[in-house]
Order: sequence, then structure tokens, then C-alpha cells
Amino acid sequence: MNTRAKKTNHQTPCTLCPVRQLGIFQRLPEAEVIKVQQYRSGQCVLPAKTLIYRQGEVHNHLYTMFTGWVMLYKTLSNGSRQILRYVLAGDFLSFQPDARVPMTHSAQTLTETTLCVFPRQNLMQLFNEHPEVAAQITLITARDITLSYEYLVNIGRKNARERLAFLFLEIYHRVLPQFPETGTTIMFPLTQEDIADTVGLTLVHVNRTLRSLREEGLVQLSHHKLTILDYPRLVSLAGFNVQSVLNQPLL
Amino acid sequence: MNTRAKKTNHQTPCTLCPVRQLGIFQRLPEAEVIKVQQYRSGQCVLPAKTLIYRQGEVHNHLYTMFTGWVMLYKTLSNGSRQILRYVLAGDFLSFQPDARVPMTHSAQTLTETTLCVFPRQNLMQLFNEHPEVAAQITLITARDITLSYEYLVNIGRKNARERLAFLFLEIYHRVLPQFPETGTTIMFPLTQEDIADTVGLTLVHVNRTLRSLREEGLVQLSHHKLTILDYPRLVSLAGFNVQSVLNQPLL
DNA sequence: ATTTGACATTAACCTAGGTTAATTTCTATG
DNA sequence: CATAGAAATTAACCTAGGTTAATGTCAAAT
Repeated sequence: MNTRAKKTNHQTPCTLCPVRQLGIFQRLPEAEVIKVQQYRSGQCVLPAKTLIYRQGEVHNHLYTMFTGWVMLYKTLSNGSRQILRYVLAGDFLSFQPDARVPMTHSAQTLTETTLCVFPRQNLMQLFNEHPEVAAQITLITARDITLSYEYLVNIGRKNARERLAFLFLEIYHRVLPQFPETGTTIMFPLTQEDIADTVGLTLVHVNRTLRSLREEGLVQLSHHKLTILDYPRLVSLAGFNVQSVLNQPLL
Repeated sequence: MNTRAKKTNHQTPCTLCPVRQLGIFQRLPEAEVIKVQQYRSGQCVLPAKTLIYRQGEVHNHLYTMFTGWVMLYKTLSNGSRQILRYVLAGDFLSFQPDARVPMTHSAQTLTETTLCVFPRQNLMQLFNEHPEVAAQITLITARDITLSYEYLVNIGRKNARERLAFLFLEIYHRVLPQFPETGTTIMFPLTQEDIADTVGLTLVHVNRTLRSLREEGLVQLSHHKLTILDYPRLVSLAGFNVQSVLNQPLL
């Protein structure tokens, strides 16, 4: 991890963790959370644009996102990049259970980010002692797959306008629970090039498409702020289904 | 499930299961396997083109593939289809841990298929009593994501020839362990339309691209048989990495 | 206040892949 | 063996999105 990363002195107890509502420990009783806490090895704050791990390298930590934005991406030999997913508060990061296998993608912060760190060695032990956690992880991973499938459809079978509409709605709905007072405008730290590398287009065409969406009064994107101007039309354009994106189980 | 499906009288004991080498119970000791077997509710054989479950419907079974080919896909409102993954012997099917949520995709057999059936209600119980199984499932699910990410790169950032090369190599490498005596020719039940809906192209362009690959002596595809003619060039064309695709942990 | 570099925007042109549609194999079934 | 539906193949034409390249805007750093 980047050397500028600093381990904080301040250690939030897991029972007080603001992301507990969102992420992994959601359905665990209080007692379980306290026991799980001992597997944690620290909390750290990373500045924007920090590489957390690199594709091809072995990496021995697992993280829960506390605050911030992280992107996962793969780089091809020809230099092009495919962004796989944005990791937000409450999400799991770098889950790849076999520690000997090198990471198949890279992870980098887009904004300042706070992570909860688990050493990977403790994982099997955690699983054995707390099957509920294992079940919860499985659930989260299954939802990650569902999202990944949505991305496949988005890139494989939609045109440019539909792809952008989907991406905006997906992120909008994942950011909302973090900031309940949010209206139709959210922070949106992606550049147009990031967007392009997420939805399988070029940045020039993303720019063209953004203009067209803006001119039709669907969304407005500027200065790293995204405003949803016409939610219903955007939903129908994207073929968007909230279910596919939300992190919360229904219960 | 389709009514032509028949539950077989013959019940293979899990300890003798030929896919144990490939799939979920791989690293479990014999004793665990015997205990797990009681959660199984049956084994069934489905003819080709059978719908196993449909996107949007609740579905209450989990399966392990025994033999055959199944495809997972999503259908858009405009009628187009995106194939998400091919499920082969030893793979997990329909893993979506929350039983109340409708399936987000459909599953259909391409060939005659034998499945091992688990009712979903037993799942949490299985997790609690056998954390090793939970860990193994987590591992499999994590690998499914890795493959899904490869697909994203394939569709998002590669041209037609590269996409096909990748798909062929991926499937080739997943079929090999099932038939150790196989040479460079494997059974390949996908139609050109299936291929198109997998890699985000049209069937016409798949046909053109296939001709070009054949004329250059890279692969030959006809009568549902795929022959890898020039493995090294195919690998370099696809940017293919075996790791990304294999189901076996290294140990 | 100015410089610098990252990012956004636009225009002109081009091509990979899509569309339509006709023709030719296959393959399953009576 | 005859036939029909599914799948493959091909050609002619078209367009969504890619490429290149120039210009504009903003924000951090000196």
C-alpha cells in the first residue's frame, strides 16, 4: 500500500461503526460483532488516488470500506483499462479467499478513504468460529455477482445513453443510504474517462452522450456533482431495477 | 422446472460423486461429505433446452452440476439477451442466498444435464453445522466473480476476434479437467447466436469473425465441435490467463 | 497572479460492427 | 425418404461509436 497511508490512532469500536447498518455485520447480533472485532488489525485513512493493491501481486489484507470511493479495475497489455466496480462505504474490498493467488485486478482510491483492515490469515479461523459471518460474506459476494451481471448486460447489450443512465442510477442508489438527507444531487468523483472505462466507451463519446442527456434534461454532471433531473425517464431509459443494486437484504 | 424433468431413482452417494474432484466438496474430508449428503433432496436429469428457473421468479433450490451444460442469461425488455456464464460439471448453480428475492437471471440447459438438488431452506443450517462448506462456497463464489470480471473486460475492451478467442479458451480450459483424455477438440454445444449473446456481438458478425479465425488457422468450429488449432497464438490474441478461469484451488 | 497539468469539450473524419435479407446447410421427425 | 424448422453463411449497405487533434476551462501549486 502507498506509503502516505497512515494508520490512525483513533480506533472506532465495531459496535459503534457507522457502516454497520450498510455492510457485512448487518444481521449479526451485538455479541458476534464484539467477538469479530478482535480479528481486525487496524483502521487506516488513504488520500485520493492511492493504489491499495495491484493486479498480479499477492495481497494479504481484507478491508471493509468505512468512508470514501474506491474503484476496482483491470489493465490490459495494450494499455486500456476496464473498471469493474466502485466500492463504497460498507462494501467489502479485496475479497479473494486464497491468499497465495495474486490479485486479478487493481484497487485505487478516488477520494480520501477510510478502511477497516483484517489480515487474511485470520479469515479461516473467523469462518470456523463464526459461521454467521461466513454466511453474511457469501450473501455480500452473491450480490456483488448480481451487480457484475448487471454491468455485463449494460456493456454487452445497451447503447451509450442507456449505459450512462444505468451507471448514474446505480451509483445514485448506492450513495443514497449513506447520506439520507441527500436530494437529487450527489457527489460524483469519477472523471469522464473513468466513466468511459466503466461502460466500455471512449471518453469522447461519453462527453457527447453526456451533452445529449443534459440537453434532454435527464441528468446534469459537472464539477464532480451529479444531479438526477428526470428520474422516471432515466429509469426507463436504463432499464433500471433498484433490486439489482441495493446492498441491503430485505429483512 | 420443466415437467419433462425426471427425478432419477438412482441416487449416487456423494462420496462416489464423480464431480467431487471438481467442485464444492473438493477439500472436505470424507466425514464431512457424508454429513452434507443428508441435506440433498435429490438428483435429476433434464433434457436439453429445459428452463431451470426464470428471471423474476422466486426459486427455492440450489444445484450442483453433475454432467451437462447450462447457460445463465438475462433478457432485456427490448428482447435482447445477454448470456452471463456457462455452468459446467462441478459448478454451483442458482446460488443466491436470500430465498425471498426473485432470481435476477434465467438458467437453461444446452444439453442433457444431471443436477444434484438441495432445498434452499437447509442452507443456513448447513452453514452453521459445517463452516468448511461455507468457506468452500465462499471460495467458489469469489472465483465466479473473477470470471465475471474477465467477461467484463472481454466485452468492454476487446475487439471481436479477441472476444471469441477468449471465450473459446475459457471454455476449453474448463472442459479439459472433466475429460482428461481430450485432445484439442471438445464438444461445444453453443450456437453462433449463443456466442454472440455471450460476447456482446451480433450473430452475423460472429460468423464473419469465425471465418477469419478459421482462415488464419486459429480455431475450427463446426457441428458443435471446437478445435483449438493454434493454442499459443490464440492465447496471445485473447490476452488469456489460465488462472482467471480455473475452478481448482492451487492446493 | 501566473503557470501547469489534468480534465472537458468540440469538430471532422473513419471503421468495426450492426442491419436486413436472401440462400444454404443441417438435423430432427413423421 | 421427405419435409420443416433451426442454424449457418454471405452479401450489400449503414450507423453508432471510435480516432485524432485542436481548444477551452479549472484548480492546485509556486
